[in-house]
Amino acid sequence: MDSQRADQVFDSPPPEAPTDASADTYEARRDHILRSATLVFAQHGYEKASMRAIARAADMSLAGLYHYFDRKEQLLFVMQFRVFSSLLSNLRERLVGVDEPRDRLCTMVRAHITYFAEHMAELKVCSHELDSLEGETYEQAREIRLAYYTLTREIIAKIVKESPPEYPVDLHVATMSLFGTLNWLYRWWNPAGPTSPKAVATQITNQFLAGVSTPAATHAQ
Amino acid sequence: MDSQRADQVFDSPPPEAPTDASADTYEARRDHILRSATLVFAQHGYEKASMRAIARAADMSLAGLYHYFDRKEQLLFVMQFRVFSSLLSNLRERLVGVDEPRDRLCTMVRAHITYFAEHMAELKVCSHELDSLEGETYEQAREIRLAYYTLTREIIAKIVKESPPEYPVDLHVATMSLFGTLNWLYRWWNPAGPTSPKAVATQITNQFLAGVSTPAATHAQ
DNA sequence: AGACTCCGTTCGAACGTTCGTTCGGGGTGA
DNA sequence: TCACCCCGAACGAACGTTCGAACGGAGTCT
Repeated sequence: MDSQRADQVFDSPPPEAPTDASADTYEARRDHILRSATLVFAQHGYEKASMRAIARAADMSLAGLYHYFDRKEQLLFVMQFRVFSSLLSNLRERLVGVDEPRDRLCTMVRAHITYFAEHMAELKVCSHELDSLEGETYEQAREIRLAYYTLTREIIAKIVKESPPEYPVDLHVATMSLFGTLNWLYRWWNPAGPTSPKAVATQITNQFLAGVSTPAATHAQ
Repeated sequence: MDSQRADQVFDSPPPEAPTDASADTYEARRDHILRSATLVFAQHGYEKASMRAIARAADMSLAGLYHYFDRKEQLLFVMQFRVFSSLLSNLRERLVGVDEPRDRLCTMVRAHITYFAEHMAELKVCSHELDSLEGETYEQAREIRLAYYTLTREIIAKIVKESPPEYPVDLHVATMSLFGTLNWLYRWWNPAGPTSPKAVATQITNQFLAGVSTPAATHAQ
């Protein structure tokens, strides 16, 4: 149905036979366009961002843009796919060798926030334009997000199992609460501002683990 | 500069002299349009929602729509202004007579989630289209949101002051974390689904107060 | 009572603009 | 010569908004 598939996201020049030089410049140009598009998406939103504005930001002509990306949707899809993929692989890397559940949560939050600090525009677009993709492309982006969610949920599950709090915990609610906090960051937090990435990550981890109040302050029903 | 002012949000028929009957039908028609517009905004997003689609949803002609609202932006503005206003006044009402800080937080979370459950489309649009307004209208919507934020922050401040946790708490980070959790609800929670509004509110409150882990589990640094 | 005028309401049709996308051709290095 | 790269110009569609006319009930005058 749709010619857009995941294995085409990182793929080589259009037909085959990637000459070393052409592959370099072709991929580099694609990256450049993608970066420009991300900035425009982040500033105006996907729908309001025009291909003309993206071409302008990438310093090329409108028609030239279509040599690298078939449709506007492809710009958003490839960007989201890359970001979610590297977010996930980055998290998996960092979790290697970390066994204590609370350490794993701390690692997850820190990894996410560090990545956010380094790719603000990307994560803003990924948080805000989750529903701008449709059909096949939406499903593919969703799959990776699901893997990221599942990994996080398992971390939380171990924490709750090993040292359960004094009230019942629904794991889905708990996981989505954490993601809500993390995905809302783009609206108010500036990594270059007074609160450092480390400080935000530490506080969010502590809040999620221990709450903002003194221990044993569960609120009944 | 802009003829749109807050005191015109709830105002009477166009010129003056609101005949009882005409005022009724005029305001009722405005409300009807606003409800239809909210549904279309919620489904497609503000930018992608066309005035034609809104007119269709409101069961009237495109030109007829413009008799009640001058511009598309006004639909979003009036909607947001009303929602934020009633969200705030509703919260203030419910807080009357509730003195214990933790009870006040519980009341706040429950009030927000109850309101959400009853006005899903509205709160989805209010959460997702915060930046779709510009200039004067944006500032006015922002003012009410600020009041809502400040009220919530003061509640949290009292909790932290009376029974501080074992790690330092930045109030802005704490407040925005909670709002992140609440404003992200529209992406995953269905009030009519298996998790009741009360259950979600209780767990979010407990998580925020006591964390998901057993007491005394603060994560250092 | 009847004719006339007003005014709030409604709408079909159109305005000008901008959108995503395509076409055809020119430039360039191998 | 042959791909690949690039672009000015244009396409048709959809957008937000406006225009002018028609409808209908309430008030006014004769």
